[in-house]
Amino acid sequence: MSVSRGREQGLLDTQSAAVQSLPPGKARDICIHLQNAIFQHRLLPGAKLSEDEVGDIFGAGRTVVRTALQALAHSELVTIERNRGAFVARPDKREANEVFEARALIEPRVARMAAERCRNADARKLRSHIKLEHEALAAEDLGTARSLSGQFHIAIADIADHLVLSRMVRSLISRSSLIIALYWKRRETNCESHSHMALVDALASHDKDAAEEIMQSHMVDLHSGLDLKSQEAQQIPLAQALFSKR
Amino acid sequence: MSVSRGREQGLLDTQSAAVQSLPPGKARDICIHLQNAIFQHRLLPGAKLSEDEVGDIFGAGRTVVRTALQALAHSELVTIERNRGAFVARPDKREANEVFEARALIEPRVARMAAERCRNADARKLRSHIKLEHEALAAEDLGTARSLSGQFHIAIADIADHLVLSRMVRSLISRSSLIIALYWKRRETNCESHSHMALVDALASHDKDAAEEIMQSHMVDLHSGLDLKSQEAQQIPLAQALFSKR
DNA sequence: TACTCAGAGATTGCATACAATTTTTGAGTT
DNA sequence: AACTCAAAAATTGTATGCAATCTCTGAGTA
Repeated sequence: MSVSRGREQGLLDTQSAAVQSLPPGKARDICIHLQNAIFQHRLLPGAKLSEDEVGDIFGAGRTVVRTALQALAHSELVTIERNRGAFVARPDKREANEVFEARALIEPRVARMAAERCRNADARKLRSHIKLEHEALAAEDLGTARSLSGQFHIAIADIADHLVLSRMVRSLISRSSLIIALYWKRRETNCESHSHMALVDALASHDKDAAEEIMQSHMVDLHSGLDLKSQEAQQIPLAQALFSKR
Repeated sequence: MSVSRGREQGLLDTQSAAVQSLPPGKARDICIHLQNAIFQHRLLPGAKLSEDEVGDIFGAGRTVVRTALQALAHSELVTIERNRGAFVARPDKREANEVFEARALIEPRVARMAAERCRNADARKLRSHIKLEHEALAAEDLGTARSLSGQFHIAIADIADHLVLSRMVRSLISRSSLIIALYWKRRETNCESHSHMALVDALASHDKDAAEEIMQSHMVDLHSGLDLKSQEAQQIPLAQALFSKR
């Protein structure tokens, strides 16, 4: 069974992380699809990504699949074990903490830069982004909602217009998606969008200090939304949602 | 002609960047060799890395070489152009600025963390590292000296013991190496080691504020050591030093 | 029943062959 | 000499086959 090429689900095609260093082509497509599936928690941490299986699904040879998996491995969304294959990564608690520490360092600064550069059109896009997020939530499409919530942060990084930091943010957001799948504690996701709204207001009015400050506390909020006490990461049944064999 | 495996030139085998996501094996070896060559400016920005040529040198097939090149591409040390091949990356001036801006954001924080955790053995290692740097400089081995100067920063990140930030620092240092090859202005490299010494003192005495402060101004120094005024990056003759055909 | 271990099966590691694309060469034209 | 363009050479893109390694199965033993 093969999958059509082109953007999977319209939304915002905010390309994230691994994809960037890949030349356009099948490998890139596969990478994007897998990433989206991970973003939306259709592929959960620990899921096996067999070369043959992925190849069959996308109608590509193992060489191309391998390229895609290696790219994902490099952005730490996937773990490759020698002679055992590729798996969706399962960040441990230490990594979870570190990723959010790094975000707390980088994203407030990025928010400040975005506040400097934010144009009206940018603010408008962010607001419509939040609206999409609300709609997905209303439609009980948790996967899409979470994905959009992450992409909001990427959108801000894009406004900041700093390629290097933006890339780092993308990478951290991707990994956060895995961390949330494993360690998220609260059920109410919507509380987030309040800080998102406040953030857009600060950006739109070019209030750099406020933007930095709000992002900072938003990061603290997210970090504290994780359950990093429990001794072990919960073992997740590796449901394969979209990417089942046939 | 094939090259023996194992660590190339003893020194500190501070693995950097792309290598980390690669399982041990030939691909990893090739990656390390190429990285070292880039670090030491034996391979200069723009140099062509032909799959066949690299494969012959290391006695490996193109598949493995390809894996290594893709890993390097992902850490932005190498650029892969479709149907044209791999080249050592040539960061433009914007990227150069951004990399040093990112370093100025991240490394002072890392230095602070290192100051918290620094043990006597760590400080001792750093000092002997500086000594090696001096010796290389005395022996007029510019390549090794520059490489060591970068690895000093990586060593500090390792002391900070923060996997995520450490990885970012590695990546930024690698890219800095290319940037320095293209845009370095001053001839006197030794001025650096003064701040390095001061930094070790601050770390050894657990003076977090001082460590952060010194690193901050060190970053400013380095950034201002670049010539980012000139209209174009100087075109470098792609000398291939070690990796010549035969 | 529980355990051990060898053999079958499945999966990845790597090299290589062929196809697609780019680059180079050089004969012909102005 | 400079330019054009087509054919040859070189290089990468991709699939596939064989070897290496791991995993699973089940017969044999205690």
